[in-house]
Amino acid sequence: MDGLRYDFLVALKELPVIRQRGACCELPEVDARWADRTSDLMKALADPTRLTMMASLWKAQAPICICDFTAGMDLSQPTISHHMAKLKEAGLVESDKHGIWVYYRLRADLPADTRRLLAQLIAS
Amino acid sequence: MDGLRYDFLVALKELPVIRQRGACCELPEVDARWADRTSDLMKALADPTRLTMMASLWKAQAPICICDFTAGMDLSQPTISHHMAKLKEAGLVESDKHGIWVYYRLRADLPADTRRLLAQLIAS
DNA sequence: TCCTTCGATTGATGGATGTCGATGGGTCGA
DNA sequence: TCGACCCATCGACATCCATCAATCGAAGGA
Repeated sequence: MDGLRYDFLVALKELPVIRQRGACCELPEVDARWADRTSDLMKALADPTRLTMMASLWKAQAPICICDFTAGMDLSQPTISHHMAKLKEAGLVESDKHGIWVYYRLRADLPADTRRLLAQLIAS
Repeated sequence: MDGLRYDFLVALKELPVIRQRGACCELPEVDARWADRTSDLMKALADPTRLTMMASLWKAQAPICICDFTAGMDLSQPTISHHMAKLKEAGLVESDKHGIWVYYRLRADLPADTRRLLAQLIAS
């Protein structure tokens, strides 16, 4: 769906011609569960730190030790841990412990649409 | 980028073999401005009400009077107005006043990648 | 067996956010 | 001109959230 096509379609649509006070029109149907689920995903990504983590994991195509995030980002260790926990809770990443280190990676069974969304987001 | 390909690539990557205490590895480069800009967009979409509004405008392919949102959603009029103002501030929608009514629509000059993102989001 | 390091958890705090009632400006019909 | 309605803004409030210091359990080296 490109800009031209959208503008063209909108231009064809008329505004409601006769609008009476207090009388309103119907809205397109939007599934409430879709909105809740999707907003949860957006919330998980609505932070620069978490976005950077996701982009790093995406680009690395490999597990990353969380100690590298702790060392490389300008935030305290609890804060880094907190953000990664949020990504995990959102179902975006999973972790493995190797000795005293914990490696995070994108979840292998990430839904296809979520994966497409991340590709879109990170490629731009 | 589908799931199989990703898993295949990850399986090929080794974990850092010799990991010394206190010594960490490099992270992939992630542009900080990208992270800030993108997280702002995610914040704008990180609410069920605003997502529903965006999906309605997307599906309608036409301007919608805000009175329809006020009538159709279970929230007070100031709250509806507040959410739409956030979408406007995020550069996602624009408005026109016709008499006493205000019509909102997706911004005509929405960036192509933002438009693709919305298509992805709303189609799923 | 200690001591150090890693990472998660807890508790506290300041700031952002969603919500609503009240108010005000703008528009139009009577 | 006045009243009714639409919508934005303001003020207030409760909740959520990002952040850090302190602490704790786990793992491994000395």
